[in-house]
Amino acid sequence: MKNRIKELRAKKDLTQDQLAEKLEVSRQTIISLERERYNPSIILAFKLAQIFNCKIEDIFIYEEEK
Amino acid sequence: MKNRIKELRAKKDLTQDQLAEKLEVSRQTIISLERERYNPSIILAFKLAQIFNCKIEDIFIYEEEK
DNA sequence: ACTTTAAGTAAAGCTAACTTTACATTAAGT
DNA sequence: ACTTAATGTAAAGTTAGCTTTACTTAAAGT
Repeated sequence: MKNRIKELRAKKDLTQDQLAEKLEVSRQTIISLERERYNPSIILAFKLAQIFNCKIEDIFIYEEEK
Repeated sequence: MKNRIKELRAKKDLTQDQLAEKLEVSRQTIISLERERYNPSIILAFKLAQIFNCKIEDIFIYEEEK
């Protein structure tokens, strides 16, 4: 699943480390998400939407890929 | 995390079994989700939103609970 | 009474999400 | 040249989402 995390994070001028702290996850998790190595839990998705002040659908692009 | 799956499923007049098939998951998964025993993956959340024709935020209520 | 359908529990197993640690690379500052 | 900050890789470990199988319960139909 594609996502705009890197882009949105840059817009907020946050480092991966800072974003990780806000989300209460490890930096590795941010890296892996941005690199689209795996999909987030729905809880992480909600937290991201909260931080970026938008909808989950604005961050993640679901394309039926499974 | 709270959700309205049972309610929305009833509105669509689907059994747990039928919903499970549409989502390509097991019936156990539907039961566990409706009973709020665990949170879905973001992919399942997207699929549910697709089937119920609404936003993820209309199905799941995020309350900061962790 | 018997059968069927829908919803439920329980428990063992698999896999993907997430953590932790350690090390590498590149760019910028001094 | 050296240091620091930010991003990245790799690999081993834990946990939570999901599967599978087997059995239970309650309601509805015949």
